[in-house]
Amino acid sequence: MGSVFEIIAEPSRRAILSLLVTQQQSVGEIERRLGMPQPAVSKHLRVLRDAGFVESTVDAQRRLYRLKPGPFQEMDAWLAQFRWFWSTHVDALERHLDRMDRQTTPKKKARGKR
Amino acid sequence: MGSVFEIIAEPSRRAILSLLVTQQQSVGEIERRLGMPQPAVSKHLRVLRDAGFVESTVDAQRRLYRLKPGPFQEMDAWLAQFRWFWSTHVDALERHLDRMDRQTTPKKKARGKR
DNA sequence: GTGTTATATTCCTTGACAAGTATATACGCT
DNA sequence: AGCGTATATACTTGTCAAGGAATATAACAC
Repeated sequence: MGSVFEIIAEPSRRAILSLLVTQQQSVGEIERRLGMPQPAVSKHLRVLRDAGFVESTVDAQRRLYRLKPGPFQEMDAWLAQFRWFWSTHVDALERHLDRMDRQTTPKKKARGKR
Repeated sequence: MGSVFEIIAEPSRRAILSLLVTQQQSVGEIERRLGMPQPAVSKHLRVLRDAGFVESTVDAQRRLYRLKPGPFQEMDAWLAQFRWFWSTHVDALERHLDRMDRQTTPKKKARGKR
């Protein structure tokens, strides 16, 4: 739980963050939209809040969560050191990703075991 | 070891990637520069290679590792969905972070107007 | 007050993975 | 051939975090 990278290593947490990108959501909404048990949502939100990814405000019994920009900028800053490198390889990379897309077909189904 | 995000959750692996950003390095060089045991380096490099972060060429008994752009671009693509958000909040964010900095750890002062 | 909804927390279990040690493979040299 | 170097691969062990079930806390309605 140290770095921002360990935080977003969790697929469920990335899903929550992607949900919040459009607008703030209550815990119940996240639970319903992602189809995951409520304690799991609360626990992930706790981690995300402690890491500064989200903040919450109280609305009656609900709590509304929204994004905070800090950690995203931090990740972007780390990625920046590699940006010059991959930008010189874009054309070759495009062909590469094109092939990857054809073989993988990512949709549902979580992975975990090997 | 599914997603690229799980790969870079490891601090040692991020350190290796940062080392390789300037130029290709042998395993021994990485071992020496990061001061970590050789099996650890080899195992991390194995993970990074399987995930497409690096590739290697043989040079006598040495193996030279260098970066590959694919996974970095993939991470950047995921981050992109949040970029609009933090870029619109930069000004407000700066004031916010400025206050946060005053309460917590003094890092840098952006003494501007007002 | 009691009951109901919304969210958070605790406890426990299980699996994954990094670290360490030892060993294996591969190459070059003499 | 044998020896040293360079890197990779088992194998074991400890740790840590995600998942699940139950319970706790809080705010609302009656």
